[in-house]
Amino acid sequence: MSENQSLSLNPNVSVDCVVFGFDLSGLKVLLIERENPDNTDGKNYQLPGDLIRNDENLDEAAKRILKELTALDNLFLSQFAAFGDPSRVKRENDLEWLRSVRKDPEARVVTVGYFSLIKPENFKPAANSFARKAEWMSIDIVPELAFDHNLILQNGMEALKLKMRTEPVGFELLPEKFTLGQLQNLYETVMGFEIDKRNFRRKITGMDFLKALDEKQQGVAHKPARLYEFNQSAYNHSFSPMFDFQ
Amino acid sequence: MSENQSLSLNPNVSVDCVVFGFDLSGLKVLLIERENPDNTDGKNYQLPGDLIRNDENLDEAAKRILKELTALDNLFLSQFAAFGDPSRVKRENDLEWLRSVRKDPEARVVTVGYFSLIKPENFKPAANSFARKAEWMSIDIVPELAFDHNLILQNGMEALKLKMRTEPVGFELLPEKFTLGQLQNLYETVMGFEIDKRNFRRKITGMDFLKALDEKQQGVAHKPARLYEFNQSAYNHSFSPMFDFQ
DNA sequence: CTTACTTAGTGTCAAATTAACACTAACTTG
DNA sequence: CAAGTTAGTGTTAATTTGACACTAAGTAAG
Repeated sequence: MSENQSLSLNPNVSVDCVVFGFDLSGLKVLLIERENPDNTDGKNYQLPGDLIRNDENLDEAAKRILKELTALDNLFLSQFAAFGDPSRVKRENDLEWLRSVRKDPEARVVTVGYFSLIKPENFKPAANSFARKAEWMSIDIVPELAFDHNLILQNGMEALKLKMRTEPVGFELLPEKFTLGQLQNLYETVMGFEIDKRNFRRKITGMDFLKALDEKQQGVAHKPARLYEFNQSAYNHSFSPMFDFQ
Repeated sequence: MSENQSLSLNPNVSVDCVVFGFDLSGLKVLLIERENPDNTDGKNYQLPGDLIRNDENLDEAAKRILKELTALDNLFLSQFAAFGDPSRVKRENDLEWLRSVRKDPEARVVTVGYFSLIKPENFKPAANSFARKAEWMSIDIVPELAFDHNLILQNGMEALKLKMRTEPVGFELLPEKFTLGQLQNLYETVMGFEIDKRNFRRKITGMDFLKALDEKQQGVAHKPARLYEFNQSAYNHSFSPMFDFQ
């Protein structure tokens, strides 16, 4: 292959989003049921994603994808990696939109991974007619996904862990008002280890961005917990690893 | 613009490398003198980079770019971000290789940023006929670069800081055998603050991957320091923020 | 050869942070 | 009203951190 040939095909560029959610049953990721499954036994999933448009940058593409899927704006969004193995194309080829819009059926697809955080209370796929194909899947039972999306998901998960260690982003996954139990549960789930309750509370309540409310949980079959809020404006963005238990 | 039109042009995809070096005079970055400067007064620089080839993945493209430039293999390399503002193209357009090989003069350029670490002793631009256009530039006197390369450089710098906080990669910037003074100097330079000498030594020598040699510095006009080596195999890769002075 | 200069190398203590640990309180359900 | 469940709370020992100043070993300049 001549040098000119090896350069002559411009790749497709897409954005794929790892959308995390968290509720009573744990950490979830938003998957899309595919139309043209490789195997006909059982469902076939992929991460939400799309080609970028000519007039948008990468962040805008990610926002558009999320908006089209969830109708939500202003979601937490963070780019974490680009994936460009030449063999990605062989599988990405069979995407409906790819087949229909691309000029060059041989061109590969380079994709940029973003992760996003949603309060599941704000997005229920079944309730949105335009999002019928979307589904919250527990992170620990994610099946084999299309393309290299398992790899992208894994990288997104690592990126989330790292982020949660250094910035108070966990609040994006919780309801506006939450209990310290829920917050601890979230950290334990994402980090993958248990945290001493009293040590956790001492540390987290010492941070200025956590605001205690004069309000309690309702309708639970045990002592109701006090509710807290995230106080964005009190967070000063100085870098210092936030959580280093263990 | 119809949806089809806005998707019809595939972007160019390139890789740009922020190559760091460190010596007595501080932290350096490797810049390339451009052939077609925008302004004719003074030199004009850019980061080393190139379009990816059809048969290589992103890491391979970065390795190729570095190999072609420095003739060095096995350099430390880490992807840190993708940049895809649509307006990048307007300036990237005038790159010689872009003009010559691309199909579509309107297509934008999406680029993936990598940073790399070199021991400057291993690469002296002036000595390599094929690298005459390369130049080590002190990080704090980097001029305005072509395209959005100042932004990419800045992001690369942040990525290096973060990496050095969590993994022992600084050794990639020092000679095989180095003194604790050099090591501390490197950390202070990259992190941007001073570190107490005794506290630094206590912490760093407590780490298993640092191996004291029975050898001393030679030819310095002061008490010669003991030399140390990085012991790759002793490093266990467990995540725990390595340096959190301040 | 003596002095000046430069960087290497070393220890202690107080303060802050972390880890480990167990019981009572408040609510719902049966 | 008993059982079940999660909330909420404090102390202590161990570890880590931050602050701090002097002597040692070499070269260079006079």
